[in-house]
Amino acid sequence: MASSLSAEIKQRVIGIVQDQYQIELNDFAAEIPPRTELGDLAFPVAFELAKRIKAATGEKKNPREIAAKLAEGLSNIPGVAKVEIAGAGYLNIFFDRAQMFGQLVNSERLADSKQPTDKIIVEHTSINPNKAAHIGHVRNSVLGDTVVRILKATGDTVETHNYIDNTGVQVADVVVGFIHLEKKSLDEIKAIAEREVTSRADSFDYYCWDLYAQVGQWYEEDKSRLEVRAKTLHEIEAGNNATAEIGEYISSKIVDCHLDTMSRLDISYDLLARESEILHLHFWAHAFEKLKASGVIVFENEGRNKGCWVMKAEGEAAEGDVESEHDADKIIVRSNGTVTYTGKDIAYHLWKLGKLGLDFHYRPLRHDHRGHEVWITTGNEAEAATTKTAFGNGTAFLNVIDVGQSYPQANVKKAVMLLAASEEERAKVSRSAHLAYEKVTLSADAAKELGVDAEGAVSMSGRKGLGVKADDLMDRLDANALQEVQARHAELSLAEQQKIAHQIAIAALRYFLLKYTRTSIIAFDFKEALSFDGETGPYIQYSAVRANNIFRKLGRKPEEVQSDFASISAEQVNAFFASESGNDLWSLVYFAARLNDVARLSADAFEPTHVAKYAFQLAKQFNVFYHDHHILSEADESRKTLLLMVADIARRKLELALSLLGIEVPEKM
RNA sequence: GCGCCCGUAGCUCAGUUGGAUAGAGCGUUUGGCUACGAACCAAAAGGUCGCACGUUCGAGUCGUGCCGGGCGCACCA
Repeated sequence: MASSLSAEIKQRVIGIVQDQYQIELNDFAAEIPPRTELGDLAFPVAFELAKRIKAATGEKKNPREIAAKLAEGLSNIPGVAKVEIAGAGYLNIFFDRAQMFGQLVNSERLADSKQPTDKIIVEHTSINPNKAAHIGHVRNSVLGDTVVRILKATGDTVETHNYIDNTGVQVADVVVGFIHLEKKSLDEIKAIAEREVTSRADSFDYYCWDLYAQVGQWYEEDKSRLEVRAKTLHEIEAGNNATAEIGEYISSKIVDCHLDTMSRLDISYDLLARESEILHLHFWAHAFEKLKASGVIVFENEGRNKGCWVMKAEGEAAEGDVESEHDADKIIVRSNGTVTYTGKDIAYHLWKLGKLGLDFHYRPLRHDHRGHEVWITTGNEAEAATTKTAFGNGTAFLNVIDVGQSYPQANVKKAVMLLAASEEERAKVSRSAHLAYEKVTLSADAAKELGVDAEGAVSMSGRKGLGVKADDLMDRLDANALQEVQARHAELSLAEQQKIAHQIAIAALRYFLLKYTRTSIIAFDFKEALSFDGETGPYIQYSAVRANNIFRKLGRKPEEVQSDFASISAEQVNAFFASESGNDLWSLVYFAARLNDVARLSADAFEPTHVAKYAFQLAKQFNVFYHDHHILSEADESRKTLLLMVADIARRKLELALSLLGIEVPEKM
């Protein structure tokens, strides 16, 4: 509502400027003043106008004078209570607090368009299915899952994919470990994977974590052993042999583990797309024909890339240029006829956008923790479900992948854009993006705790078996939270305590990973990650719980109090906000009203941090309000009702902001 | 050599298209619970926003050049 008012005021200003100064103004900055006393919106437009008037007429005008002129024309806008000139020439707008407050009291959830929208396919998680997930993987999943929630809330249709590279080197390495190091048969491997698990350390993904590190060591000892890896990888890719069967079994089991781990964080997927199907259903062959036919890739008859199919770099390199050490053209098909990773990825993304002319077969895999059906691709038409929902056919894709993949990702998008059929389609596809994020490293303290001495931060390494496993961390968070809950709520049953503890644990971990911008490297520290105080998820939950407690203690639901509010006049509301603490109360309300704008900003930038930081700030402001106003002991009934409505607005926005972050509000804390 | 990211308080980090006095958490010092439960609040201390020019009425934000750290630039995936 504030943003539509802002747009209306801008239009008026543009009109006035046209009339008074004959200057064409397109758009100009609107900002929120640093303090409530200065107003609700500020336009520094007079500064720019002073400059333009001088340029046009040579006449030097004081910005304050111009602002005053503009202010004259802004009277009588519904929703605007007052216009002031401040500072050197700011045009400050004060909203009609009673009107806006009334709208907020009665407003519902985030406004969604309710219109059918284009489908964005978000891919995240995509962990190599060969070992337990660590905190770096969780950053990917939490980022992806949160972006999905925010996009959905702001009106997009989203399909969530998790790509399973079940035929890659990493799976091959663990297969090598089982076959060549441990000399195990498929049945023996099954016995390990399906044994009764009494401690976390016995679980299959943990077992493979250690084995994978051993295999790395095994290669180190004798490089010729890498031939074993190559042979194993080849057998896995080819399929229909004993080695491939072991690879298939292991990767499927690990995928199960990963899905369980992600369920603990309230993360789920619509579809798991597997590389084995992309291979066996010959996605590449189809894509190759399309790329050739459209001229996106060309065959090189000479030069350093002779015999390859390449995608030309932007801006045709001038003939006779000295070729640098690094050629800008991207090789898609090697001179020996095999396709590169980028080529395969292009094929896969053509499928995502429904442009390949081929489809997977699908079967339902499992129901997740919320009962949602998760599907997986299959190459076996016989086992495919006859009734499948339509996957793919997106208008854009969003890939959550670490920043190290920026170059290949740029190539994939470029190829897909070149294949877009029309300007309209290009516009849609162009929304596709590589959602790049930085890695999680270990702080010196964390590294030490894991047995590595270091001066500064240390990179995690699956190869070395060094990293903070996601389930270990969640176990510690669960245990710590349970201790806190039990200390405060001994009256609850253990099951209730555990449920709350887990909600808190999720909040702590998700917020910890979302409070950093995507491009910031996180130096993981146990003390910080395990904290429930200060700028943390539990802090935000706590303020939401406090808000709920007010109504519980009152013995009435917020909706019931809303009916009391109907009998309060606009004059009373304005008097309330004009009282001694009025500006503080209003700034909380006004801040709560900004969630929609923040969510929009967050969605456009694919940056969940904005919502996370906002939620924390709102919680902080609410806590101050909670501390300053003891609502239930308020003697003045109408003031009490108004305070309750302020609390309710903050409560609802907090809960909504938290839900965008994948965080629930516990019953008690 | 080319490209991308980072550099803001002791530490970890925010800072939306350039806007009013650069913020938060942690840590340090100090104060506040017979409760809408303190997982909280209040106060203090802490800054040449890496450096230097430039653009601008106005620069943490934009431009150029440096310094320091990380990562890419495969007929690997």
